Amino acid sequence: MLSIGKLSAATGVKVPTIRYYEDIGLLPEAERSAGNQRLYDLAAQERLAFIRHARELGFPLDSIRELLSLSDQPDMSCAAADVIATRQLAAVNDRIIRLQALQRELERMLAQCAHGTISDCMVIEVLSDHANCLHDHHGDRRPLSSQS
Amino acid sequence: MLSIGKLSAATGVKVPTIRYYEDIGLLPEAERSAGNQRLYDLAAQERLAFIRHARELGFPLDSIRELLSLSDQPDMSCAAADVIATRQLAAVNDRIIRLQALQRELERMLAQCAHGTISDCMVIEVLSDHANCLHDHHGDRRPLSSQS
DNA sequence: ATAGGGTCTCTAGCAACTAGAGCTTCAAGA
DNA sequence: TCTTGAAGCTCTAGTTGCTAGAGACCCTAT
Repeated sequence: MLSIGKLSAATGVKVPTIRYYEDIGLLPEAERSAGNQRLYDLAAQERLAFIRHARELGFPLDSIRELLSLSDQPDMSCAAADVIATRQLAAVNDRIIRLQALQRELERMLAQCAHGTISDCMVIEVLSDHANCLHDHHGDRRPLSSQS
Repeated sequence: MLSIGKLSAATGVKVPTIRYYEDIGLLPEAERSAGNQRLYDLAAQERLAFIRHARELGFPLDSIRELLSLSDQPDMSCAAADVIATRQLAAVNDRIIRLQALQRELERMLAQCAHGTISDCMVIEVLSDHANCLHDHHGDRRPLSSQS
């Protein structure tokens, strides 16, 4: 049985994050030692490694929750898992496309800058005046936050 | 003078977001009408458009704060603005690289899936067992959250 | 005069953690 | 065996950039 610190070292997931995962029900409540400290077995370690790996692939915790419940049912069709992974791939692709547009815009902005004073700086200029921008905002009504 | 609703319509920034920007000091406190409603002039509208545009290019609010204070000093060198934009470009490039790695990994995972049952599903398998993964985690000690 | 929209403040919530306070437990050395 | 320092515990609050809701107020048009 591992302490939470050993489990953290073994999986690369930080201690408070492990407790957080337990709080939100992604990990089952851990057994406790006589002194009320959490103890983990191999199954818990594998489950946490699964979570970590999925997080590294960018899956949101809700998708991971679904994947975990699927992995508990080995005889089911894996179509549902495919759907989740495909959805994640689409999200990743979409973010790449949008980031590449930003990349081009930022590069253009920097390339145009004559390194003079603020008053004729293209960086400030492009940000100030939308006409200087190739970026299409007017068909763009997504929440801004989702692009990061 | 514009009401907050008109300003919102003019800039594409939602009303609560405008109030939020005022709260955190990104916009100055607005003038008020006799009935305590916010009123905006053209300068405010331009400042907000600047903010919106920079957000669309992915700049964090703290960078925007710096850029705004720079844009108030037209005679300064624009080197500082360049630094901020370059930093942002680097952040965008970095995210693209990492997302492309995820993209490849997800594609490979899906391509390998034989569409059978969960027990032999490569999606679950890759997530469960790190050995099945091309993804390099062991040099990777960034916080997981920053990859999204 | 009144109905409806827009606006006000304030609080709470989202994802996915992270940091800190103040306490207890455990393991290793003297 | 005692002690000390690391590691663990719970709980709250903070992060980023907003968004949603409650309940009250204002403003314009009919």
